[in-house]
Amino acid sequence: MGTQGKQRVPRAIREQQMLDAAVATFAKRGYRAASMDEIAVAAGVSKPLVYLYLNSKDELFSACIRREADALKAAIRSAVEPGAAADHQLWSGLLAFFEHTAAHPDGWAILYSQARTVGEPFAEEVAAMRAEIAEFVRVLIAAASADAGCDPALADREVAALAHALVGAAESLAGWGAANPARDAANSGRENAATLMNFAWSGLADLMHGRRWEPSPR
Amino acid sequence: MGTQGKQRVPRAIREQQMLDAAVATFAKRGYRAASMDEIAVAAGVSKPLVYLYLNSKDELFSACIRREADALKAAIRSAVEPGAAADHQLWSGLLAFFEHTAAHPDGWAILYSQARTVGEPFAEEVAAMRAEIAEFVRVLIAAASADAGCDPALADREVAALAHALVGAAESLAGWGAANPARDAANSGRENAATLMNFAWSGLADLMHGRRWEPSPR
Amino acid sequence: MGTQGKQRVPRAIREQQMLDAAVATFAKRGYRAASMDEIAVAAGVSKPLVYLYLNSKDELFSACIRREADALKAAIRSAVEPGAAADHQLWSGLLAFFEHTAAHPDGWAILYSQARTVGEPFAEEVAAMRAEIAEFVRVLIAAASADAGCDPALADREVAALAHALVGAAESLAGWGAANPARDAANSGRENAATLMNFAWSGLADLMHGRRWEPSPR
Amino acid sequence: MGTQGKQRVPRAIREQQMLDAAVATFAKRGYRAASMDEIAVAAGVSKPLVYLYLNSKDELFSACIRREADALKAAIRSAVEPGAAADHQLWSGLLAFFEHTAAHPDGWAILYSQARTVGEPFAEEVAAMRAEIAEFVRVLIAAASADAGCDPALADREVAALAHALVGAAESLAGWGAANPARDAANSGRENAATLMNFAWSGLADLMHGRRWEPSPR
DNA sequence: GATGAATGAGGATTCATTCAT
DNA sequence: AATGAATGAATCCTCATTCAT
Repeated sequence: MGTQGKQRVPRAIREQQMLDAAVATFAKRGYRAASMDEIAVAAGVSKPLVYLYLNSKDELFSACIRREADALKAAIRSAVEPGAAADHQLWSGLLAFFEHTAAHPDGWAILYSQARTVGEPFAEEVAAMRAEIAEFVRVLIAAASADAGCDPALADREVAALAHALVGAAESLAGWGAANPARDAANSGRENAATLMNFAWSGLADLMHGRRWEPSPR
Repeated sequence: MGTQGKQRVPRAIREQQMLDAAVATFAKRGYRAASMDEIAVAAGVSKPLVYLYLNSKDELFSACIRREADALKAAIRSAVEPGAAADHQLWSGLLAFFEHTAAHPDGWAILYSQARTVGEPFAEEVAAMRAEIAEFVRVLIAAASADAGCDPALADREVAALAHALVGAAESLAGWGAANPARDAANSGRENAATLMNFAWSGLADLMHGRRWEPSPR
Repeated sequence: MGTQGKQRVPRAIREQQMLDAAVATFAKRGYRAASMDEIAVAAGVSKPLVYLYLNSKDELFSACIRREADALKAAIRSAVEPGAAADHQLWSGLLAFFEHTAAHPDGWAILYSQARTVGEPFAEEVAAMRAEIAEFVRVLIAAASADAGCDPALADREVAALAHALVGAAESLAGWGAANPARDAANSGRENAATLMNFAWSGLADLMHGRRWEPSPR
Repeated sequence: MGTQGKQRVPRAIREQQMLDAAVATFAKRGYRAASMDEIAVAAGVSKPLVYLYLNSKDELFSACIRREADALKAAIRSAVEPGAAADHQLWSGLLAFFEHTAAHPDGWAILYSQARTVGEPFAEEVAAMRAEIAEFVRVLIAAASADAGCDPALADREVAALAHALVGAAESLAGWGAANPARDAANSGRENAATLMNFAWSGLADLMHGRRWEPSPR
């Protein structure tokens, strides 16, 4: 016996192993700097097998993005209770976001840092995911805004901008949290979510009630 | 006579031309995909001259980052009035940030997207710049917080987190603004700054006064 | 039940299917550019089976050449009536040649275009076939020449050269006929054979009777 | 001093050296089997330089074909005296053809054997050259046919077929001559030309005068 | 100050071929 | 009789970098 030698492993499993290795490698090195050689070694297979199953570096990266984006979206989606109050939904979504990204830093690195810089086909895939998330937030804000029956209704454009600002804040916080871990690491997702929620929700509430900060109070 | 032929140009100017070309190329293609050939052509000089002046691809990129980071920091610094009220300082800083990044999209792309993904030496340079900006914001928040004599003083860690959230929100908004320009493009920096200021400042005010959103209001 | 699934097919038949697929693929792509993968797919079997039956790409190609060369030689041989007059034999041979090559363009492409370019082992196999055909023609010419009791007997070397010229003319005509089909496609073999026979036979007759074209009639 | 070390050679000359090496290598191995490595070594330069000057294997091969085809056409063209009698023109053309191909066997191998088998872009370039030569022959035959005021004028299609047959005969003879050199090698071009001219011209003359060989003289 | 000529090193991709079942 | 799984060895091509002028 002995596990060494050519392991015969079914394709579906091998593909996942390859994707795991690829995600880790792309996250560490970046798309261009990662070599197929390195990925194959990390996956414990020969390069031709990677090509046989995943066709090309482009398609491999694409598959990574799709897998990680789907996982992130699924994590958020399954955490949010559709019927709940807007603030509660936002809270659950943020929490899920922070916890998932903290648990899958490589996947997050690919989506956040790498995919945007590589160029057209990939950037678009990630932009689509981001847009989906921002849209989800936008709807929540709009709903809350309607609930509040706020007087000078928020302009559509401003709501969209806020949604994007919020997503950016969350992304930045996720990155910062990863680089500067809290003492209580396990709880850091909750902590980030709370910080952001506190920060954002009351800001939003004020906006909805027409309380605005004025540029030159002199 | 004749403009064609090898132009004799003083070194200082040639270096700036090269940096211009390099920034544009790195922004469009990314660090790895940009080739020294392409940069030399874009700069209108031969490759050996690029090496003579800037030594290597790494140093060239490094010089780009430094130049663009310095320019951004200078823009913010010169916009902020040291003695002014915290909210006014924040407003001026945000405004300068949005206007500078909108005016120099390639420089911004390098700092925001490219430099982080390349790896150690560069990521650190950018991280340092980001930290500097976040620190500036942090100090403002802390000052405002002190001014407000807020009761349950904000924890240092929370203030830092907020600063990073704010920077991330600004960055995201800058990117979104670039991709979805307002009708009145010239004014988009001001608009973004206002959106973010409205959003953030009242959120901060609430936090400082101990008004918090509670996770499970049931 | 069910036609799908692994067909159990006797070896002899499978081998012919593989050769069919290989001939078509080699003809379309050339020896080097044709991949064993493509051939296996075209044959409707898995690659290991191709190797099991035909051992290697080289042997597979070799088998193709042999099969096609044998078929062509057999077609010519069976068309020619041994005892007949020399001109009649030549006519029948040409006719058979044009008809067979028109009916089996892939086989002809392998013999004519591909095999010669690949290098030693194969080129020789085809050269041998060509030599066999040229020899057949040479004997006919020599016989006719003897019949005619021609005075300044044709030199051996000249007869051999003529035979090769004739074979080349036939090959070229076959290629041209394939590329520029006559209106009456079915009859194109006969037409080509007639053109060449007209052209060649009277030229030969003149030669045999010592009527020669003189280089510088001034 | 010493010639070793990186020779600095002007581009125009290096390109010719590379083409020489490429023609020799493609002729020996075939397009696919020839490796850029081998060509670079044969040219005495590094691979990147070959790419710098000639861009890709395809373009390199293309350049080889063009150079060799142009040389062959030029040799024939400059040998033929435009105003001369048709038979004399044909004779001069054939002679030039045989002498040029004998003197440049590698070039001839590329045009005759290799280029046709590689596929579309190249095959067409060679087909164009062949068509040009065949057309030249066709015009001569047509002219001779008109001169002879031949009664049942030769059909256009038949003239074209004859031209192609003649070209094929010449090609085949060139190949045979190369493989079976005459005792007097220097004279072998002249010999081949004479053989073919004898063979073809009287055959043509008979055709033009309506003397045909009839398929079934029983 | 400026460049044409040149290369070592490495990366994506493909292919003929084998093994275990 | 037949195949899914796997790989060693090339091959094309690109790029950062240097030298000689």
